[in-house]
Amino acid sequence: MTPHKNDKSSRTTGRPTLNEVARLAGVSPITASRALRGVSSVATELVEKVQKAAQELNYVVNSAARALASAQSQSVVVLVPSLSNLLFIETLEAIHQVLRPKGFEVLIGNYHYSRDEEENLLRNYMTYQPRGLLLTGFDRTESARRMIEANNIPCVYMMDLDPGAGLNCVGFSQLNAGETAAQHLISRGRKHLAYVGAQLDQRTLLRGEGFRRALQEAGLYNPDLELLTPRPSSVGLGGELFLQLMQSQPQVDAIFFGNDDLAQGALLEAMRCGIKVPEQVAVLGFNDLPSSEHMVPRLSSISTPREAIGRRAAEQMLTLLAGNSVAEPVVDMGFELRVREST
Amino acid sequence: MTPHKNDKSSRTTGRPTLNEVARLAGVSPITASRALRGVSSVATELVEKVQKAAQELNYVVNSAARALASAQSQSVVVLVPSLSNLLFIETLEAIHQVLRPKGFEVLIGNYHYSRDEEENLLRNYMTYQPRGLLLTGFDRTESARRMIEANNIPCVYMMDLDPGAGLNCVGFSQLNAGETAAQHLISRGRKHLAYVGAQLDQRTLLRGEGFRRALQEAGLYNPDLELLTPRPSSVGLGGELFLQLMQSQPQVDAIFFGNDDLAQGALLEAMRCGIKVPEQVAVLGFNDLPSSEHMVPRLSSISTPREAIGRRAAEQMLTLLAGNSVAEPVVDMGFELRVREST
DNA sequence: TTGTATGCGTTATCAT
DNA sequence: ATGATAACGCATACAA
Repeated sequence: MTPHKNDKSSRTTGRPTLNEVARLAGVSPITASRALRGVSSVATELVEKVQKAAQELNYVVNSAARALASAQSQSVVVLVPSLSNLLFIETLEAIHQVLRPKGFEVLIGNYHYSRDEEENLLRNYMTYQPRGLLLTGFDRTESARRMIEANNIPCVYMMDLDPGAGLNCVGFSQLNAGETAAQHLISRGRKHLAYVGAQLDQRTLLRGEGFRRALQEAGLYNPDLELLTPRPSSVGLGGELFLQLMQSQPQVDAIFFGNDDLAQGALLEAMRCGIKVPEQVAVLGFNDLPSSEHMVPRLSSISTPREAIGRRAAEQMLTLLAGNSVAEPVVDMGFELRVREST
Repeated sequence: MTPHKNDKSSRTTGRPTLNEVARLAGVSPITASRALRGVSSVATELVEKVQKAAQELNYVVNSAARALASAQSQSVVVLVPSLSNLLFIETLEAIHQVLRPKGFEVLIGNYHYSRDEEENLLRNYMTYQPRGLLLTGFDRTESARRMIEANNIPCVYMMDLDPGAGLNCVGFSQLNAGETAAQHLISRGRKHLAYVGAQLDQRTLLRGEGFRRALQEAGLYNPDLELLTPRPSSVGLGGELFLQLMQSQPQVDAIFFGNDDLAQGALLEAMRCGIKVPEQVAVLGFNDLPSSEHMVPRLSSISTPREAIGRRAAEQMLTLLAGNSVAEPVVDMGFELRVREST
């Protein structure tokens, strides 16, 4: 009828807007908006009309417009140091399962164990005005720390426990885990215990620290039996490091690996070399990846509740987003020693 | 000076806006906008002023406002069937590495091998007006298909090759891969060849199909030697299926597994049972995961170029986003048989 | 090279 | 219960 009213500049996407839905339904745009959002005060009759119109036009909201108008996004940013580690995938999945049903969008960032990359991701994701932040550990740049504070955005820290206080965190004591590893190996009568770690993120270091402390207490600590490398953790690397260690320190009779993939590599390499596990050397892993219990021999490991951590952290986020403060800001999810055949 | 001009309704986030940056820099908002975006026609002197002002105020753009005003987001949606499979992680990483430097945001969706979930993700992500879509394979709901078409949004399909034509796709022939597997095993003199697959997505099925065809041509096909299950692929499952197959069909002398984790599980279980690989039974995997070459015996596998696929698909997306059509719409990245010790 | 006017699609506010 | 008006923060179009 009035084609000139439909003049759209070339910038528009051509997708139907709320206005068009409203017109088709014979209501005002705001009523259409309310109807579609399920806001209470709309006559059921109108709701139906609007829904029909929306369906007919194949209408989908424009998130950008919605976010701008409401000054609120529905996104929660999750930053993890790696995706090649199944560990964090499980955590991410759990977070999704909690947040998605509540209407939140999960934005995933992988910073490859780089503090600078994490800072960049953070800066970038801030432009989306996320509602909340789920971060891994406490080791980050000063800038990153300031950004988080300055934006005053709800934040939950995962995987480790806050040594200070006041931060919402869900995890377990990496230090204790290292101690537990040492105690187990010592209880097996081992005397020459080694720690092998890769990646060298703060949590790996912390586990090594706990391990060392326990050895020192037992009078068994030997600095030559610590093998650390910044290279990314992998099965292949585990085999390499195992060989290197056994050749340079043949007296070693127990090894705690900072990650299961390293331990798995060691098991395979041991088999190739004819080194008996656990007779000659006990092998203990960390994280208890799904495949570990199927190794030959079955790998003893410290099982970490990464799925539960994700779930719980997401739930904390939910209460923070609801404007409440969490009752228990630091929650220790613990870990579990799984003794199998390799120790 | 004029505090009433700063009256903000309670909806605002309180974050500095382009207006405030412009005021501080003593220029108009649009000049500030241009300066920050690096648009050519701004005096370098002003650019500096604006940047200083922005830094001082800790300004970050509001992505929602930008997207709304420009009627364009900078996001590209990538949908994968799984994250627990290292395979897709590597593809995602490659995509990131191509797209991020060009200023694109990568939105990751995991649909857990569920067509319905993929459709939901698609519907949801459409509200973000993404610039492009990177999808996995061709097997999706009719609704999903229509959404993609209706929105007329650049789309690149990964992992498989379009049996029809006209779609931009980067992958390799899953069918050929299955055939190659069979031919290799046959060339080793094996007579009783089995196919074991899990997950049963279209590509797994396609590989089985290719395998079967090759066996039929060689007159070696035996339907009892196909073991398929919809359960998710894992090392543990591989061991189970291996045992089951060897017990019910002891004559089997070669097995092609649809996934390396299954094959790895088989290798471990074989060792436990004292079944000699490859003497009694040859084991061939698929995908060549990083750990496969470290197995005992080292796993023969078909190596798939998932990283290259991601990179290439992202590059195609880039040219599509630039408004050009790609010279080579269907690109076959091939695959490579890696013969090691297990066959 | 810079600025003015205007609009993006939606929702908050306040009336009715 | 519904609607008119304005605003969210930024970028496009066009003018100067």
